[in-house]
Amino acid sequence: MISILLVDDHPMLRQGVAQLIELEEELSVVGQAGDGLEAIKLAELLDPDMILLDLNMEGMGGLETLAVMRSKGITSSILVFTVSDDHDDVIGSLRAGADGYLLKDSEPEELLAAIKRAGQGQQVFSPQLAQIMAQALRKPASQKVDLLAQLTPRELEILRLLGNGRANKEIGRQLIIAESTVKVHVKNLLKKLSLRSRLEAGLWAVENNILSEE
Amino acid sequence: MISILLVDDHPMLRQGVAQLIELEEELSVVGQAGDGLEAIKLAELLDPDMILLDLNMEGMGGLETLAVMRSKGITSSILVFTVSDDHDDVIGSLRAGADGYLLKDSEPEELLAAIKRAGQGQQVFSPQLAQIMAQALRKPASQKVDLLAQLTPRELEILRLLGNGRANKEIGRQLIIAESTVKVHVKNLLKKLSLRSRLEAGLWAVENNILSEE
DNA sequence: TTGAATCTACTACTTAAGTGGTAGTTTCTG
DNA sequence: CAGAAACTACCACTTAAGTAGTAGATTCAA
Repeated sequence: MISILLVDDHPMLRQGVAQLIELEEELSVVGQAGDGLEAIKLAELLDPDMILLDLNMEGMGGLETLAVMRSKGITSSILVFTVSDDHDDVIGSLRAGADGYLLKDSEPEELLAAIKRAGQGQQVFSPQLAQIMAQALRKPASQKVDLLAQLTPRELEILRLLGNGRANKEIGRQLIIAESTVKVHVKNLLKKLSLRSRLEAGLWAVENNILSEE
Repeated sequence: MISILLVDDHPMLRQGVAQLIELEEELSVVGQAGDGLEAIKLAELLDPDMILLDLNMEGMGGLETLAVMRSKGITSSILVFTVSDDHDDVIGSLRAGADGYLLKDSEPEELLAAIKRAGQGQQVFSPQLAQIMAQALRKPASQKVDLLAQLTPRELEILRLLGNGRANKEIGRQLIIAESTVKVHVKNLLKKLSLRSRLEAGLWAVENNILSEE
């Protein structure tokens, strides 16, 4: 008997999955959580064999939840179950300690089969993810993270403003520094990111969601 | 008894919702579809009282599906049931003839209540959408469309290239026109869109998905 | 305390962008 | 055919952006 904790902020989907799982004799849902904090609490309390975790949650995101769980020593098998086939989500999940990654548009049979396989200690992945993972193996680290890490806090701040379309003078006013100083930061940031203009920088910022990260 | 057609490309979620609905005596799921074409076929065949329609579908999108249904004379009450609270999706759905708009993170009870109310001919909306709708009433038409329509084909083409981060000289090379001509187009396009720089223009292009359209 | 990193600011340029005006060529429409 | 709209191109500027180098002030870790 495999005990399962469901974590997803859509009550509807939790219900569908739970009912699906309960149809199987060797599987049982022992708890449900609608957000990250609740999930962590229940995981510690129930110590389930498996945790089905959605990534797109309000408040604490799924990736963070996953990382916290592992840091707290939770050893349950954790399967990420989400709609996102985004590269960073897939790779991030694996690095954070996920044992599998399933897409929500899988067929119900696939989900059940995956859970059973994971219950035997195997890693399971939706077949659609094969190419994403293969690609990631070629360049071991996400270049985005590496590049971002090279930026100083000030440069990052200015990069965000570029992503909002700001001119040097405006940035200077906003940060209360001279326009000449802004130019220095822009120049350095362009070099670090191998970009050729503030236009490219602004677009880069948007594409890499620098803006929403606070 | 209200007959319902479920349209969603996630079999899992369809199952959850279907089971939820079947718990109610006066509601019954008479069909399920995983994409737009199938949905239209079933809608014509079954003529259900109500259609629960997801917007984010592969192939033909939900909005398009909705529009086609209405153009085919399908009079079923159509409730959009989706994760997106995007302004354009909400407004677009209403214009296309939706009778309601529910967010997927609603509680199960809310969904059932909404279906019943809609079954009595009322329009139903998730409370979270109130502000979006209020805002839309102030500016009746989506400004994006209007603004875009003012651009000449050449300007639109150059706007796309700005969205790719290109410099004037590069654009000139690519389109085989002089840089001075590119400047003219950029100038005119900035004025038409009320923007102040190519940076703002590039970001605008991305935000309004000018890039992917063709 | 010394060195490294960061933030600040300036000068002095060079290059790119943006503005305003003029004007020739198509192309399409009334 | 006349007029409008689009596309092209250039000149002459002004302003913004980007580059290079120097340098003082903090801060933080070895």
